Amino acid sequence: MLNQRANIGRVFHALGDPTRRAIVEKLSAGPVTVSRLAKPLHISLAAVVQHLQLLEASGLVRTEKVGRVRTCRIETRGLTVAERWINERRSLWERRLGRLGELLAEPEED
Amino acid sequence: MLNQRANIGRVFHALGDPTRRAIVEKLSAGPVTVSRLAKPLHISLAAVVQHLQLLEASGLVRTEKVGRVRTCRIETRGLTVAERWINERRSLWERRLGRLGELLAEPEED
DNA sequence: GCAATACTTAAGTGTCCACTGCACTAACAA
DNA sequence: TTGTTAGTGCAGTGGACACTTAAGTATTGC
Repeated sequence: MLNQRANIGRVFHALGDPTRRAIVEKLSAGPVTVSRLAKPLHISLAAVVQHLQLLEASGLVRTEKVGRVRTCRIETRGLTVAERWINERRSLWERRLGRLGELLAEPEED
Repeated sequence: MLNQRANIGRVFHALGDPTRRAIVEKLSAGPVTVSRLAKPLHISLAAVVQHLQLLEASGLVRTEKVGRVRTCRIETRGLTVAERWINERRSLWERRLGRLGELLAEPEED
């Protein structure tokens, strides 16, 4: 609940990168360890770790370390933040269309 | 309908920038001209135009020029692309939780 | 203990990208 | 026709960012 607004930028920025989207897509099928995540992506393990830090900071991924193995899974909180922002924009826009009728829409006047 | 997948990256990248989000937020209240959009953002008009080109390419904004004035409005297609991607990830993840039970979830094994 | 595994951290590098200034065109106004 | 408004196109710049290499730590297996 706290400062989701501040996170919207981080969430969208995180999802803007194809490698990070691939990570989220992979994780939506189930939890995966860091090195297993890295295998199909053709970048260094260090790069994957950096992406994961960003994904974790934005609330899209949660990780847990047991022994020397870190396991990653999806965190729906980040997805929810993004979804909510989108729905707010859409509903404001559609409410306006309802009020005026699409064909009559005029630019705003100050 | 065609190649929405190719656009996901552009949509999320577009929404990752705070200035572009501010533009979309403004437009969700109704259509606005380019120079009127630029006024509250403290950047040059040229920069705003560049953002608009990107937003239009990603399907988040539609613009129309009449005389010398270009009017911008929200295009829901881009929002829909983003929303759909998010919902797909979430539903895959939640379906998995349903199958296994959250506490039992194990990392994948090849 | 020794080696292998699974990350982790830091520093460096090249590229992309947001922004600027400036020169330009097109439309409207006086 | 002269000036003003509204936007456009482009080269350049500084900073952010994805990625690398390399050196380090902690855990596990033999």
